[in-house]
Parts: sequence; structure tokens; C-alpha cells
Amino acid sequence: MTPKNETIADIARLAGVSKSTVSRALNDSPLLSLETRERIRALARQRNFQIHVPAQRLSRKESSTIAFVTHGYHMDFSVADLFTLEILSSISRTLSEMRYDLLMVHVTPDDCEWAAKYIDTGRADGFILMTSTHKTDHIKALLNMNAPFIVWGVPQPGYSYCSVTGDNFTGGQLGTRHLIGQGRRRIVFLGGPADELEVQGRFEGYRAALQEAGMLFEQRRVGYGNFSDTSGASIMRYLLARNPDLDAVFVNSDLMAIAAMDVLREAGRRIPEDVSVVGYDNLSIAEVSNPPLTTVSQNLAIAGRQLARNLLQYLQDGVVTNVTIPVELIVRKSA
Amino acid sequence: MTPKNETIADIARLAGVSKSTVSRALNDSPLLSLETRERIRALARQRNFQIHVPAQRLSRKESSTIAFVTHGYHMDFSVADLFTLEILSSISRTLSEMRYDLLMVHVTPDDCEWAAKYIDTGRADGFILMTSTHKTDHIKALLNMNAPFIVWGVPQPGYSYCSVTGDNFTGGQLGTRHLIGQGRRRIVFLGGPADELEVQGRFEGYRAALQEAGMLFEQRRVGYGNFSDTSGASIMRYLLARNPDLDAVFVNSDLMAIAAMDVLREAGRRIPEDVSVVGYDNLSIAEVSNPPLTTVSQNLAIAGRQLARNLLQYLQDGVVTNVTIPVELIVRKSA
DNA sequence: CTGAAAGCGCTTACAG
DNA sequence: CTGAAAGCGCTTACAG
Repeated sequence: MTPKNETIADIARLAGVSKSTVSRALNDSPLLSLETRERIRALARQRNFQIHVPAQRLSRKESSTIAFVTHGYHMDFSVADLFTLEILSSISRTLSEMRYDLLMVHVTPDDCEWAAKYIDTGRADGFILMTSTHKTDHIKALLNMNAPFIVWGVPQPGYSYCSVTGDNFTGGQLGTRHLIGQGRRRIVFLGGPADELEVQGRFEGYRAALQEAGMLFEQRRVGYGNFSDTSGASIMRYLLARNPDLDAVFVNSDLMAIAAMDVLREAGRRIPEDVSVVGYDNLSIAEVSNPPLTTVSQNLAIAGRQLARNLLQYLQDGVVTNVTIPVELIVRKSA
Repeated sequence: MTPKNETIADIARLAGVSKSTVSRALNDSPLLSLETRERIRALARQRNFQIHVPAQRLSRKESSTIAFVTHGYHMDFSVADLFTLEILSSISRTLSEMRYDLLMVHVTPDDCEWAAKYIDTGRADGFILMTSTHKTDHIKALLNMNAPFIVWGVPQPGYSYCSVTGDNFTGGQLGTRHLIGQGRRRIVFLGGPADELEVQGRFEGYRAALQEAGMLFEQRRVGYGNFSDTSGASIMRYLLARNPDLDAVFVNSDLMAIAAMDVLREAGRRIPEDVSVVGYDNLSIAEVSNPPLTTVSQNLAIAGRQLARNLLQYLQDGVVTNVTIPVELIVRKSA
């Protein structure tokens, strides 16, 4: 029914040259005379020739595809994955510009074999790791089997691998400074998991900002959640109970911040009149929340591009990059 | 550095059989004696053998990968794509169970060549179309080039292709009936784009519910947006101005519903005391909105599974399926 | 039940 | 600058 696809051999016959020459023409080989190259390319274009990629991959021994790996199937995607979704957008764009395909892969925490199923089978050349749970285990497994990858997040000290991360210290500092600048003095820190390096960085920034303003740090002003909206709500309640006098809260994610604002409102606090809140990430929901959220932007467009580019670079010449993306405060209504 | 991957030939040598036999063993060929098959499989397992997929694909002339196509790069992913994200989750799971890979592809509205870049190159066997803008154009182009695909949404009358869609009529009816059951009488319809078949279906359901309750339908009670939160807000304002007496609103998406609730609140209406609102889709944000949103669930888990399964089925034996997924009302606080 | 051989559609030394 | 040939790692008629 559909006319069988043409191959490089067909084009060669039509052009009166060898397959090698066609291949070279299509691949911009410097060996060819400009004239033959153009002649062949024109012919290919005219016949709407599309090269057969699996054959190319077999021959070149590379898959020209990158796997984007996120958490497993036990949880479905939800708002909680908005961060992943937004960064995916820019990774995908960059990869496509560089003529790479993007595969979606979901790993379950207990699976340690997944990497081989992609690398050794030649289905992917490398991984972009977005998974948060058991991240360290996955990283060790990948290092162990010598699989190329890059991860979003602060690199584990003592290991060498590619990473890109936000500037968590500055982020914490920027958010807290802004709150202080608004005249707030009883600023609470609503963090992600206490054991994550990202969270620790933001906390240090928070502390530094207090200190440079000559303000006292108090342990009772800090609480840790797990980035989810439910934890945002419950930790906010906890913090509110321990700090009835609070006048601002610096939250480690937009999702938690939005949940926290609901809690505050239920407790009769007006935002930002009674308490200012600043979030983290500048996801698309931050714009449409009520009130619109002041937040620390991680610039996911740049982050995604770096993740893609640097992984490809590593694939090419083995240079391991660790980059940290600058953050920026986006001021809206909530603080 | 890493020991070179073993091939089928290596396994054959180790097992003292031919490559053909190894291939057959790995592919569960009925030709083989159970004993040799198990012997070879055990050996492969023990040596951690992974087959080289691009070679397999070249030989079999199928890519065993499906492309998930969404809108292009001019817009980044955002909350507005939550629907896509949530359905992707279940598609991805199903595909992976059936040993297919999932490729992400983004198309720009003006690009009509994209399909060939995946089918003719052998990078994908078929498409799952989630793109909303210019959907009809894309569908025609795909039909035209005879590319296998399935789409989420009501099929265009007059064309034959695979689709899965929600039961829009029943959805509209269910939501409206619920509102009527709560004693509401001045129910406004806040729709998606008026020219989409989905929206028309929901509207008919709305109208039918009014009629069966003996209520009068009034044209001034309906307004159309484009599913975005901004349009949700502005159309809500418009409807409020034309219907100051409204006591309920049936909204065509959760995103618009959440924006509409903000508008209503700003106008001094309490939800659900003064006005009840029901949304559509039952995305994860519906649970965490304030108040939690009563909404029509499209059951994306089933929808995604059907999209994947039915496309593969079509690939296999060419049967075109058009399925409509049942909807269900999820009652929370907003109505 | 098993193997030798051809073929899938490319790329790339090697030779000229 | 160009071509003939070998090879990438599988699958699958064909023959036995």
C-alpha cells in the first residue's frame, strides 16, 4: 500500500554513485566534492528520502537517545511532578536540537537492574536522573556499572559525576533577605527533607541572611516536610502552633507554599498583610496561586538545557561538569 | 574499560550451539526443545546477557517504540499540561509492560513533516496524539501518509481512525444533575472552546439535565473559554456580570474551575454556600484546591491504558477502535 | 529440533 | 574524490 521506503541504495542507483558516496553526502563528509554532495542531497530531498535510523544506530554503535528517568509506577504523575514536567520541556527541546531522541523511563526504588536494560541493550546512551527517592542508591549503581549519566541536584561529596543544581545557598539568602527587607522579623523556615543537601543549602542561606541582619536564629522557627502539599500544610500548622507570633515564612517549594497559605488563611492570617510568604521554584502555578506567589526561580529553562548539553558532552569526551545555576527572586503579591 | 558487551554469537559459542538457536531460545520459539531452550536461557541469565535492541529492530523492521506527541516548543510545559502529564503516566506504564519504548515528541503547529521523521526513519511505529491545537490538520496529514496513530478526543466525523475519549455527554449531565440535586437553579456553563466536539458534548449533557429537571435553558448562562486558567477567570467575570443571580457553575476543566472560584470569592461569593462549582477532569490539583473541587473524573488511568493497548492492537492487525471511557462524579467540597 | 546462510540498511576502513 | 567490501548484531526462510 504505502510504497516501500527507499534506502540509501536506491538513492545511489538513481544518482549513479555508490552507497558509500550517498552516505557521505548525507553525513556532510568533507571527503566529497561539493558538487556531488549537493547533487545527491538535492535528489534525496526531492525523493523525500528518510534515512533508516535503527540501521544507522547499529552501524555507529550509538543509540542517539537519552533516557529521562523519574520515579516509578507506584505513584502516578500529579501536581507534585510539575517540577519534573517543566524541566522536561527544556531538556526535550535541547535534545531534539542536537538530534537526540528522548525516552521516558520510570524506575521503582527497589529495581537495580534498570540501567543495564537501557545501556547494554543499546536503547539509550545515557541517563538524565530526576528521581528523588533513593537517588544515592541509583547513583552508586550507575557509577558502578560505568553508565553515563547526569543528575539534577547537589552532587554527593566523594563521588565524581555530572550534575546541575540550583544555587541553594543564594536562594535561601535571597528569599530571606527579601522578607527582612519587608520589615519581617519572625521568619519561619519551612523546609523539604532535612537530610537533602539542597534543603541544607537553603537553610544555610536563611541563617546567613538572618545573621547579616543582626537577627537571632531560633531553632523553634524551623520545620521540615517532604515537598508535598500535604506535608506543607501539616508542617505549617506545626510551625504556627510553636510560633504564634510569626510574620513570615520561607518555604522550600511552591507546592508547599500554596498549601501553607491555605493553612495560614484558615488560621485567620491575611497574606501578605499579616504574614508574608515566599516559595521556591517558580513553577507555573506560582503565578496563578492566590495571592500570586513571590518565589525563588531556579530557571528551569537553563537548567534543562545544561542537563542535556553536559550529558552529551560527557558522552563525547568524558569531561564531568558540575554546574550550579543562578537563582533569582521573583516578586509577586505574597511577600 | 567496561568489558565489551557479549553478543548472541558469544552465547552461542559458550553453549555450543548456533546463533539461530540462541535467538530462538531468547524469543521463546516453539521450535526448540524445552531442554536446550532452558539451558541457553540460564546461560544468558547467568552471563547477564542483554540483547542489542537496535539490531533486533533493524532485523525485524519495527522499532517497538511509540511516540507521544504533544504541542510544540513555543510554549513550555506548565500546569496547563497537567492533563497530559497525568495521562502520560499510565500510557508509559502500559507501553513498558508491553515492552515498547516511549518517545517524547513535540510538534509545532506549522510543521507538517514531523510524522515522516519518525515513521519513515524507523524511529517509531506509531503515534499517540495529545496535541489540541490544529488537531484536525495533524490527523489529516497522518491519514494521508498512512501513519498509524491513535488520538485522545472525540473522532472527527467522516474519518476513520483510532480514538479514545471521555463520555462528554454523560459528564455534562452528571455534573449538572448534581448541582440541581443540591437545589441550584441558576446554573451557569463555563465551557472550553465552543467549536470542540468535547465541549459540545458536555454542553448537550448540561442542557439535557436542565430539561429533565423541567428547568429552562437560557443562552445568557453560557460562556466559552479555552481551558486555561486565565480564560477561566475572565469568562467567569463575564458570566457573573451577565448573571448576578447565579448560584452554581459547571466548568469544563479543573484549571478553569479553580480560577473561577478565585473570581467568585473576590466578588464576595462563598463556595459552596453561595455558589456551587463543579469542575472537569479530576486532576490531582482538584483534591488540593481550596475548597477541594467536586469534579467529573475522566479516569485517566483507564484512558491511558486504552490509548496504548489499542494503538498496539491497530499496529498488529489493523482494527480501528473508537472507545469512550465512562466518567464518574467525584464529590468533594465545592458543590 | 538445529544450523548455515542471507538479509535488514547503514558506516567506514581500505584501496585506488 | 570515489567505490567495493566487510561489518554492526540480530532474525528467519530454507534445508536437513
